[in-house]
Amino acid sequence: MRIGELAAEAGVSVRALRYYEEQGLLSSERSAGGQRRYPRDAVEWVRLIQRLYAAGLSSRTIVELMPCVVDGRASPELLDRLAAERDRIDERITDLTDTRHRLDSVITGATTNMLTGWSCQPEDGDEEGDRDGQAQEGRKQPQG
Amino acid sequence: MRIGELAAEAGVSVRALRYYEEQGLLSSERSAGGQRRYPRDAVEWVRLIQRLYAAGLSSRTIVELMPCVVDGRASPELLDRLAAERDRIDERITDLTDTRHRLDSVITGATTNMLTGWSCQPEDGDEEGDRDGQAQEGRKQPQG
DNA sequence: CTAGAACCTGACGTTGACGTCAGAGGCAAG
DNA sequence: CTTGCCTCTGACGTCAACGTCAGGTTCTAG
Repeated sequence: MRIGELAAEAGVSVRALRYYEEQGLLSSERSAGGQRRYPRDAVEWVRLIQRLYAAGLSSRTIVELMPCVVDGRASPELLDRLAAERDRIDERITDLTDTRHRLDSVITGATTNMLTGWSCQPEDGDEEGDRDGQAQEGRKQPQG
Repeated sequence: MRIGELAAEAGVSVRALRYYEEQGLLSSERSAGGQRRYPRDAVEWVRLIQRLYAAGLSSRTIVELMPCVVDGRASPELLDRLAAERDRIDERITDLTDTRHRLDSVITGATTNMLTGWSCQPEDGDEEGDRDGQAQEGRKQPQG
């Protein structure tokens, strides 16, 4: 398949694919005229690259881990790196989960406040009557 | 407390704190000479900012959601945005979890391969005898 | 054979969250 | 008052993962 088709099917831009190749993440055959040709399963591979990017890995890291992912071959060194990345992802997950819960409690708190009812009008900077000083926990740092 | 102390306790750089203020994320009193002074709980606030960054929120987004987080006050509009961000985080979490499992299976696969034993020498590009063509699933795209 | 869509290689532009440097000023100790 | 560390305000630099534009070539439908 050609680059445009691969881009469409994998959901990335043509530019991105050329960038991946430039970084050594993706290979291609060339037609007689010099155009890139990809096998079908390149789609899956590109999607995996995207996932790894989303997981916070850099191009360089992905390149280093590639032989392991592609062939299942790894030096002990590589295995350490892989495990390290996995652990990093774990950290991100727990962190995200925690943040998610914070956001959730903020949402429920604000919703409760809304339902308990006071006026919420945007586009109005100053209200002198700022009594009713409750806000569940401790308030933090507004703008100064 | 002064900016250096806050930076140290919150685990960020002084530059970052000034940047947060520039973005409207953080406020400060000023001393007579113009130096920034922060209350104790600014540490917690800065840490929260970091968490939100790590969760993929931009400065602008955080600024927009601030009144809700700080005061527990929100317009329905704001609540929608909050919920949207929470859902986005959920997506990231499931995505990360999936990626984590992929990495894990890659690790176990490679470990098995290692223990089943073939030589893994870096710094050696060509080995003709590349038989034993097993690698758990389908192999993807090596370099060309 | 020809039009036009898709592709090619550079090469510079963008964005966000800071890093870094310069030159000047504040602040606590001695 | 001086020393030395901390802080200030600009302002330019950085890095990754692309976006975008220019100028030229290849491929395919008719």
